Amino acid sequence: MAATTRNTSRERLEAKESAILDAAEQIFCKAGFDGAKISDISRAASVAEGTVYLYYHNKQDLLTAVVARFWTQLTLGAEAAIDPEASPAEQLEQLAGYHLQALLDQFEIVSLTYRERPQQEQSLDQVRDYVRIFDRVMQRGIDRNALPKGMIIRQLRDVFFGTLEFSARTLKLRNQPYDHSIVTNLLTLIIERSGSHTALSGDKEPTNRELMYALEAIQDKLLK
Amino acid sequence: MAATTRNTSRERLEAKESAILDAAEQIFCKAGFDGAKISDISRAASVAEGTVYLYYHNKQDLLTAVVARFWTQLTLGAEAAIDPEASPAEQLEQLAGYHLQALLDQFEIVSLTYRERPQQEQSLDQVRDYVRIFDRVMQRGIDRNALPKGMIIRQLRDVFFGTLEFSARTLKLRNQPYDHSIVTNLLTLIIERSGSHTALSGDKEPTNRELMYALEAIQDKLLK
DNA sequence: TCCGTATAATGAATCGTATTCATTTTAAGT
DNA sequence: ACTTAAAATGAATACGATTCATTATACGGA
Repeated sequence: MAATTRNTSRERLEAKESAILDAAEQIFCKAGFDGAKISDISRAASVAEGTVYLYYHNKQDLLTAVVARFWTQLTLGAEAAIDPEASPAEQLEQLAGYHLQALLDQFEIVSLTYRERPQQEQSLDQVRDYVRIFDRVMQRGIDRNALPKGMIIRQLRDVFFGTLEFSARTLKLRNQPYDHSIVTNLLTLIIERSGSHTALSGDKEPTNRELMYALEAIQDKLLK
Repeated sequence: MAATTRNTSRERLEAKESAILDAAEQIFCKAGFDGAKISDISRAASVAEGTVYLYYHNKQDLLTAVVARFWTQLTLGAEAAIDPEASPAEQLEQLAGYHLQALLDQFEIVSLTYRERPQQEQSLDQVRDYVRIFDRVMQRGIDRNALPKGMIIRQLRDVFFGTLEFSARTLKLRNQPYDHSIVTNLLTLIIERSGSHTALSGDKEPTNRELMYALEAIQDKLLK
């Protein structure tokens, strides 16, 4: 049966491709990009050196594939970690906790992400998909709680991921374990901010009117 | 005269070393680490290839030197950008603005910083010195305004630099220019959170922004 | 079951570039 | 001017990514 045959053949190819990817991930993480030799990777994957090039154009391509797969899996994990019933704040905390833990657990492969695509070129699609999870959670929060302008999400995204990544780097540097206070403190910053005020959204001095709004916000809170 | 002679000789060496560094910086930034050939760098510096190795152990070492010099200069520039008379909040804003601008202007060389020292090894001394500027400014703010615990500075440092770096990356990706609202919004997050601060203990009349901060601090307190 | 062919795999040969090192050049001290 | 140590040179070497001529595999048809 042609279909079955073709399918079996494809499966064999995919198994080999995935063996190469697994080997590459392992060696890249152990030795870094420059330290990883194609000969090491091919040996770990039980194929000849040349075979690697039947599946990936070159070493850089192989790294890209490893990194892409990582972020795809991370996206799945993050979606699983977020309780759809939870409040926006809780979801954000779940995402932050998951992300920080992942950064710590897989620090090497995250670092390799930056080796990928030397510079200005657009970032990996898989990374963009991952980041969209944050956007969705925030958007849901905004829809529910009428948070301020849309532009703010973009900026908060950088606060969120930038802080978590630098925090993870710091923890690694000091050989410290996961610290949940990082997550809660970050959440406090983001949520307090997005909640109360329109304020300070621009590069200008706050106007008297904005100050008035701030006072009214306090008034509102006190009345509750 | 032996002293003069020796001095002149050293000067010659230092001039050559700095020519090599300049050339390396230029080529690394243009071509990236992997794309930069020692032969390109030596040609740009008007020396033979072998000469580079009289000054730097290897290519990686050369990158380290380039990056180290960059952060040293950045530290000097940041210190110059901060007005010692200004309020802590203003100083923080000056530092953030300076940092964001530098990240945008010298994006490539900042990226190269991460090529340096593959992973867990301790980060560049020069980077640590740079980061201490933030610590000093914050500490001064705390001393003046009795901000909360000390541990918070460490975490805020990651918020500060992480956010700015990710924001810069985002701007670069979208080909957008410097955006001061990133700085002001970040400052709002950090200052509100770090605490009570009447902040008005400065030498000058409070600005509207400082009044805003004070109001929001009151708001935070009332909410607890 | 066996053959012919297309597909996949192999690993030795090639190529490019970082690094070394035997040789040459420079310049300080006499 | 001469000697000698310090600097500089660039051709030779080493190493690892990539290629490619050759070999092995497996599928479809007889």
